[in-house]
Amino acid sequence: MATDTRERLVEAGSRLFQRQGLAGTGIKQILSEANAQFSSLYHHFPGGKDELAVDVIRASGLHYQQLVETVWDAAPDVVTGVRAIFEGAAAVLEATDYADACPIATVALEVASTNEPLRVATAEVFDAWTHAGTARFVDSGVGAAESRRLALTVIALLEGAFVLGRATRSVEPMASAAEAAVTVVRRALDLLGSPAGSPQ
Amino acid sequence: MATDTRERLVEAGSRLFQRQGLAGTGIKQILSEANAQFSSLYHHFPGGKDELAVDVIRASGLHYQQLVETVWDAAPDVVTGVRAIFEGAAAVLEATDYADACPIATVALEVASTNEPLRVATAEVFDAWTHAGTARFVDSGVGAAESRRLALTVIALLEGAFVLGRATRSVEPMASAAEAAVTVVRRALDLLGSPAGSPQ
DNA sequence: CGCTCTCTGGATAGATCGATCCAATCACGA
DNA sequence: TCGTGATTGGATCGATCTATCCAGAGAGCG
Repeated sequence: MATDTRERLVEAGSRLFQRQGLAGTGIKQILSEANAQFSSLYHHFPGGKDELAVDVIRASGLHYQQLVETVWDAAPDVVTGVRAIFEGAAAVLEATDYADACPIATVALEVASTNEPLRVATAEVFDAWTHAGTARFVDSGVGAAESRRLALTVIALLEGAFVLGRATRSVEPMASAAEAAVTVVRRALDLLGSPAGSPQ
Repeated sequence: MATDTRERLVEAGSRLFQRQGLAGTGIKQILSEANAQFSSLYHHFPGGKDELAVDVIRASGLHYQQLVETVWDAAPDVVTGVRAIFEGAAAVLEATDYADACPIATVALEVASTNEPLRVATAEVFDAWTHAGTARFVDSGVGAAESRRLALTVIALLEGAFVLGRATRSVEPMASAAEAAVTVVRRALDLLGSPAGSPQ
């Protein structure tokens, strides 16, 4: 056993923050789910709830990135990889009764205008995702600027579909977002062969 | 003066819920900003905070829809209209120091798995937006199913760009989302002339 | 005027919030 | 074996939360 208490706290916090948000989750509830005590939390996180939240944001953000990269790596090409990400997200949504979507989006919106340290933590996660996505498209031959646009677009589609999907309890938004993501990515790849302006 | 107290409560609630979320906003703060008393709130909304929240979600959702439709109507064509929506959203984001984005997204994520009546209220707003958007694309000659996909895609891009933009304090995600939305919409319109399969 | 219904002023209850305290317990090296 | 620092058990504090209560002010109508 030893000291996995800290891990259990971060784990419980991740689960609860993701589904109920930061303000909607009480410390007592976190302690209960983590089988821990007040003293343990304030020992590992002297800054209290906010310091725990920073760790939760970083940990769950990194964890989700690794999950997505694993899915992406398993695909034979970029377009298939992008599609697999959206399909995986839809599958998780349904499997968890529309509870598990983006691990940090709820908190990100909550703190964006009210808690600067936490806002920065969420921004760093989104930046990391953006850079990782950008690198993938660059590896496929897409230019740097366009790759970054693609990465932001894919992440935005994913986040937006999470919002709509959780609210309406439907994977239809995720399916539409997947189609759009595939269309945009495929178009960028197609344009590599014909660098001239797009035919319109 | 008479009884605009109810309106002031809904107005203050809209502002605060949008920026701080539901759980992050106390009733006292709403009363303070609305210059009202406990008795007034519980007179107009016997169900308390949740009943007020339902009204806030409906009112701000409808208000935002009307705002977007006004912008859309002012554009000469569909593609220009879609672009104008994203540009307007980016302008508001910057003008409000990245505080005012989607009026209900924060609450929607908070309540999606914790408060069924409020979740339904947010779902109805998103459904209304989806139907309105779908109708616009249908009016442009796009098929019903594809129009719905386009509407969901545009809304998802907007919502996702709101999340990324508020967190990173940047309008870059909104700009990328705008490009993607224009690309997808334009492609759907182009395909109207050539009903055969898309060239890939 | 007097009745009634709508609405508000303000105090307060009861619960929960985040946070702190100190003593007890644990692991581990000297 | 002793001691030292890391960790935990559990009570408790003050603040804040949502909600309720009742008396009183105001408008409309007979």
